[in-house]
Amino acid sequence: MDKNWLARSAELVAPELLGCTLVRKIEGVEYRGVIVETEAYTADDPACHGYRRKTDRNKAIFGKPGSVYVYLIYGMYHCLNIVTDLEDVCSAVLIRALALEQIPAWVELGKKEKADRVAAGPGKLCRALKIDRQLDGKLLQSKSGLWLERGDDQLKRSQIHQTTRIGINQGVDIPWRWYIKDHPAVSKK
DNA sequence: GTCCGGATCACT
DNA sequence: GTGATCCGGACA
Repeated sequence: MDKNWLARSAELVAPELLGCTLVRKIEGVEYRGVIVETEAYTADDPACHGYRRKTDRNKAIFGKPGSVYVYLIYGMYHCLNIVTDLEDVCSAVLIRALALEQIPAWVELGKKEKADRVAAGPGKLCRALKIDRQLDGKLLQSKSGLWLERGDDQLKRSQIHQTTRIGINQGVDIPWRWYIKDHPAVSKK
């Protein structure tokens, strides 16, 4: 994928990431998922982890475009962000949901859980694809075992819904969440 | 040094 | 609505 494409503001990149494919390679096997839900976080956004200052935990969000920022939330889930914009600018797109092509063997389906919702949520998709802090700061490339592929077909504007972000207390009115309309793998309507 | 709450999720 | 379970960073 074109590097410059990610070297832009997160709120421009986030809707365009919908329909792209995230690939995770584990022990020689590639697992693919189409991105169906994203959120943008930027330098002047109080909800962004890098808003206050750079720390050891969040430094990856200040990294090169095309790298990733992975953090632990609520003591038990990881969240994956694609770092955007220029280096030293804290800006990233949170990947909130994937439509997985195939379900990895280690994933246990919940009793009432549908197979197409195994990666419906930022914590769930990281669990399904074994994404954790080990990947924090890595570049999206085959060497890292995690990369992006361009979507097959361009989504129409009418297929994308834009709304406010989920689970935050700051910047609650900023409409920087996007998802593919009526897609079963979207985390929440 | 202590302690609160978080870009979550499953279950009631 | 609540519990599970970690740890960064504000100092409640």
